[in-house]
Amino acid sequence: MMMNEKVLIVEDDFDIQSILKNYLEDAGYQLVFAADGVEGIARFNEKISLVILDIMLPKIDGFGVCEVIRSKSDVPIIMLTALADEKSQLKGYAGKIDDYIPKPFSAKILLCKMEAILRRRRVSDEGEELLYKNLKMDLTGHHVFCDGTEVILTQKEFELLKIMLENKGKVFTRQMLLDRIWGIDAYVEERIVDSHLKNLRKKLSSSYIKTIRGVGYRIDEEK
Amino acid sequence: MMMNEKVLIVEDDFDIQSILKNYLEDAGYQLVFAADGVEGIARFNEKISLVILDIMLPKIDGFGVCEVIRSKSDVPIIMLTALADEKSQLKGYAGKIDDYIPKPFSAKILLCKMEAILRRRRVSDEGEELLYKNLKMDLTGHHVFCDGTEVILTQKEFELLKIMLENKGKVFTRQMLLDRIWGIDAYVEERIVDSHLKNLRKKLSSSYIKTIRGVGYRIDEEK
DNA sequence: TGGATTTTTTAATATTTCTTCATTTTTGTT
DNA sequence: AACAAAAATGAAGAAATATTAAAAAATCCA
Repeated sequence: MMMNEKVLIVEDDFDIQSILKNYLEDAGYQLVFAADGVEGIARFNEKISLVILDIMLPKIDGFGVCEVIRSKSDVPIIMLTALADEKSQLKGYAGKIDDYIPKPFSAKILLCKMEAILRRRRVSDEGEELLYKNLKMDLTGHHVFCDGTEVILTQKEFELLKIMLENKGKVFTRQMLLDRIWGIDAYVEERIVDSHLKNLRKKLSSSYIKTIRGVGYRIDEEK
Repeated sequence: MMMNEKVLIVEDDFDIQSILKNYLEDAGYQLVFAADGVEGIARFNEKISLVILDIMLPKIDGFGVCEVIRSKSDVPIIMLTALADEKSQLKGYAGKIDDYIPKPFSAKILLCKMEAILRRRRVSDEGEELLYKNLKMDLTGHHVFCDGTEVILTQKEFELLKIMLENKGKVFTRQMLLDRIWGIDAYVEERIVDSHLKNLRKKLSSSYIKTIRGVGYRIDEEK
């Protein structure tokens, strides 16, 4: 329902583009790339729900792009700043950008910040609830109800269910789930996902979570 | 006659600070000063009963500060606006701020407006009570009753209970509670929350406050 | 100031959750 | 049907987190 968020990435460094592509696409985002300021402005539209903006850019720099986008939209903007960039420059933008991340940055931290910002935005929009068949997840209160009666989930179980419900119809490989829940630097067995999934299935006493043999897991879209 | 009301003044102009200091302290207010937006946000906490906010501020402008404070509190906010500030800008904040005063302003008028706002608030607070099962919180009188007999809570315990009762059903992480009660610049251990919570639970001799392991604490909605 | 109260820190203990691994079951292929 | 590969299961030890209690520090008040 809320997924398929489109993210505009304005960045000329191909390596960074590529890192973001791998990481953020795994996390379920749709990406739009622009390699310079002019392209960044051109590619921006109403469907973009978040912008990641490098400061050093060809043609028009990040601040310029920020100004233009801000003049027509309140979309969240995260700036990528090299150490060399003047902090003082950034200060003027305290109100205009939502966050900034100094390079070199960890993709995990970027993802965390993105999710925090998008979640905040979402919260103010609507009460955070995920509904699926006889299930109800109350994200604010951290409750899960199955046919109206509460089911107590552990943290991992909760996150597993949340991610899959937020992306119904999408297959998650074990590695993707590990990345998103345990973090990319976690050093654990892949099979641990199976283990938590087993417990989750048992607690929900349902077979909503399908196994895609050789690939991973999926919760089907509610037809 | 009323108790020491704390007023947070976010203003970088030293002259204005000094005028306010003289005038408002004489009127019996306790003042907390912040010279820029970041400091303003940091200094804000549950004990502040009114905020005076300049629009033009270093680091984060008054609107930004307003957003942040509003996101966690209904404290009255009065904006100080220079003539140059766009009136249109203010319009967007019609619901969010309680009043505004154009600069240059007379301290006397400011004081009048403050008292009016605080009086209004007090009236609506009058007899303000939070009820939950066998608990009664009298916010005006700072009393807590459990089955009719008073329980003496410390300040921290009181605020902890108040915030959680005002947001029944919502999980608070330790960090969220620290931010709201201690202020975001507090440098204390997260575990201090556990500690006060333990005492609170003991005094209330109840298990209303649920632990969400790995997340935080919550008081369930009265079904 | 000095004693009392509150707040914070610390550390030991208890509890829950996570992880691993060996075993069983299922699935897909020949 | 038999085999191999993948996934599910169950159980036990390891790790993380929460609860206590008690001591230290800070604050408040007379």
